[in-house]
Amino acid sequence: MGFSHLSRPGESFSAAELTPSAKAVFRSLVASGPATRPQIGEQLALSRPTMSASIGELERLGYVEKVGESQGSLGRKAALYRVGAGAGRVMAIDAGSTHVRLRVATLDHRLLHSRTYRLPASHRLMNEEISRAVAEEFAAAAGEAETGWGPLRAVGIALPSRVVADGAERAATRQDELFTHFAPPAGPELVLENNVNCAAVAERVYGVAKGRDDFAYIQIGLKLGMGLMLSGRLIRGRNGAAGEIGHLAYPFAPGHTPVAGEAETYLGTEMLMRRVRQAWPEKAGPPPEDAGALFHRAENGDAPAREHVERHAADIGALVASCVAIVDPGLVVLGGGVGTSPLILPVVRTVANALSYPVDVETSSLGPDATVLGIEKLAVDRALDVVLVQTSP
Amino acid sequence: MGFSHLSRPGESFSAAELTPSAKAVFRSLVASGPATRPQIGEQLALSRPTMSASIGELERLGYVEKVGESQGSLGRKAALYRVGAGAGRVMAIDAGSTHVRLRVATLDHRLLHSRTYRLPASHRLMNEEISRAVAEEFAAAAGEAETGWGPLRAVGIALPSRVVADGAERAATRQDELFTHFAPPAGPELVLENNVNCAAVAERVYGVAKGRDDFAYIQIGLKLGMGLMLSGRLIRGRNGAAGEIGHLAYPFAPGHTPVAGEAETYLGTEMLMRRVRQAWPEKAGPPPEDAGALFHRAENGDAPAREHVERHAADIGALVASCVAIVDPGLVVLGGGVGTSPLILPVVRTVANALSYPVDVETSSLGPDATVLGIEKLAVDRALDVVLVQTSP
DNA sequence: GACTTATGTTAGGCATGTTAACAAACAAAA
DNA sequence: TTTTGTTTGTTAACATGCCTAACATAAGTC
Repeated sequence: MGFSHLSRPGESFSAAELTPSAKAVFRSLVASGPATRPQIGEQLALSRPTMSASIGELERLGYVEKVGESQGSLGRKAALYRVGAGAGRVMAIDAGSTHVRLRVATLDHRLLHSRTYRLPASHRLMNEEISRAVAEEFAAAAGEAETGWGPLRAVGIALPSRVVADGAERAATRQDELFTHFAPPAGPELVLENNVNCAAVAERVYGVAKGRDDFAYIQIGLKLGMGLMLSGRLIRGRNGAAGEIGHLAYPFAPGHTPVAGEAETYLGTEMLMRRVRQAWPEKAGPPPEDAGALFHRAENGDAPAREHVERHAADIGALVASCVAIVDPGLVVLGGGVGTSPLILPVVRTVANALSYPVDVETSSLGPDATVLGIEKLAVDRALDVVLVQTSP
Repeated sequence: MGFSHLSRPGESFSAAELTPSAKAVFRSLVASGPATRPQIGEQLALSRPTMSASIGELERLGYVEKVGESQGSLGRKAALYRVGAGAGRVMAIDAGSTHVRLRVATLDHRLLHSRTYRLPASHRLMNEEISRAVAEEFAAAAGEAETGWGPLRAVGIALPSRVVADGAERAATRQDELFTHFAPPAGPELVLENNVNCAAVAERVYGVAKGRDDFAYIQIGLKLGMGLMLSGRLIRGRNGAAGEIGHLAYPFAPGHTPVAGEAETYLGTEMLMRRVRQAWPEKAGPPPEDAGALFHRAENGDAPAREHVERHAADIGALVASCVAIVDPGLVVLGGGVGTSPLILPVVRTVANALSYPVDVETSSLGPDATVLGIEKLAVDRALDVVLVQTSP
């Protein structure tokens, strides 16, 4: 196809326009890691001359570099390529309520630098303290890792709040509290995303949902949240409120009037523990002091603890059933402090399947880095959009 | 781009391969109706020579035909083109539980033929009776309208049951009951879709949701159903169960155990009227005999009727809030016998917005033809996929 | 050292578009 | 009626991005 109308002579862009094949090759290297030309050519159905030209273009820009050779059982060695320093790097920040985690990485997710900062006190909501910590970590990281790894293409920040698209109503969002002490850098793209959505992304790239295009990641702990992935895309919603399952109608039953946010209140650990303490039998000694202790006791066979945990698991099963009734994702991944308890899984699985339609239910196995890794992936995606100036839809 | 590798010489397809531009031109004519070359060229950013070539290709195949000329205020007249007879036609059937509605139309939605058959008795579920009616209507329609309108490209059928993708588990689906008496034709593509999803599609093409990429169509009547459109695509789910809001966890409240399908049971008109009859005050005379009567009385100011309607509307508002909490569609269209009552709208609007996040709530204004029109659109989409053998993703 | 096999490059060609220039058809002005 | 300017459509030349075919290079095997 003639693309002459897209990059007319004299209208030259800052980044030289790449051929579609070159873009595809670069994407492949970003997504699948180092590879030889024949491998990429096969994967993308490109001929050897085209591979030659594409690699040439990319190498000249520093977007790609040769890192070795690969010898098959027979024949000439193939050159091995990977994403080069000229492609630049991204910074990912998980601005959590207890920690700030930061990673600087290449577009193909090679870690260049990482820091973790534990916030002095536990803050339940994003606030100035977090903003200050982000600013500090950003400044510190910007100082290091300047060892010729190319331009910083994007900075992604995961926030414990709703995040709304640029044009939309953001007054009620709290997302702007991030910028009370942190001034976003001028050059790179800024990518904001809700932290639960980030965890869902990580689950798809590294976790149980690897390769799945449709699933829901449900986080259950102090609060409730869901990250929804349909057809491989995050569902955000007009108010960034998709997945705000804490706002499911609750209590929803004959004779009851639902209260806004009551699902989150009732199913969050705080109210759970309050119920546990109230109903704790005298003869069983002092009740567990927090959710961790409750689940620990239940896992060790303590009867009253186990009973509470199973009732709670059934409630979560109902929650999952409601999600299935609406989007039928086929897979639900449970995360968060409560969600990852092994006791919960079987109950949730049977209750959800009994109430609605067939769903796989699995427990997240990613550690506390899930959120940073997720926002890192989103930052890389955005960086790619910038580097490979999108032409075709 | 060189597509030579896609249509090698000697590998000729039944349908001659069209250039990408020609396909785009055809799509434009299908979507936007008759137009002149300059108009299409401007819309698609194609040069005049390319338009010339594309129209040439399409005219030679009969996919497009000249239907007149258009004179601007100055200069030469432009030829006016529209979709031609060679492009073929589609048949759309709404296999409803009380009616079978059938339309035969061109790809640009010009009606060629239409029939309506009222089923003898009201069948609450799809069954053999419907299958027989579909078979008869199909045969009758196949006899007529053979006046040279080209091949029948696709037959779309809207079903009052879950519909599942080809590979998936379909045992529990009832969708196969359609084929007890109706043998699908050999040539054309068969498109099956749930009838509520079809109504949602119609809402987007002709109704309140015109031009909206994200919205939910919620049907409230004897039963409950939702058609979910996100990013302009229908969400079906792994079991075809997306939108089965009758299976939301219900009753969902402290001390209650949810029952499968209870939301549908409780919020359907049958249980509603049972509650109305039970609570009807002696002094108010005999209770309304059906939902229609109840809403009619309420609209005329009858106090007990109004009270019941408003309580029901509040329940539906809670239902809508749950949908918003999960997908945050930004717009909810209410349909179905109960859903289109004008008394319901304001209550649903305020309750839903109070419980979750900002949503527009509107009432459907499409008549009983909505479902056929929706499945017709889906059949046309499929027909296009066939006619323009998809090459690029 | 000749043969086989895989990798990479060069040459030529084709498909799909573009601009530039011209021809044709029309309305309005002279 | 002729001229003029505008819009539509066609023809010619050329640009791009890919392909296949053929050749060159580098490895292991007999």
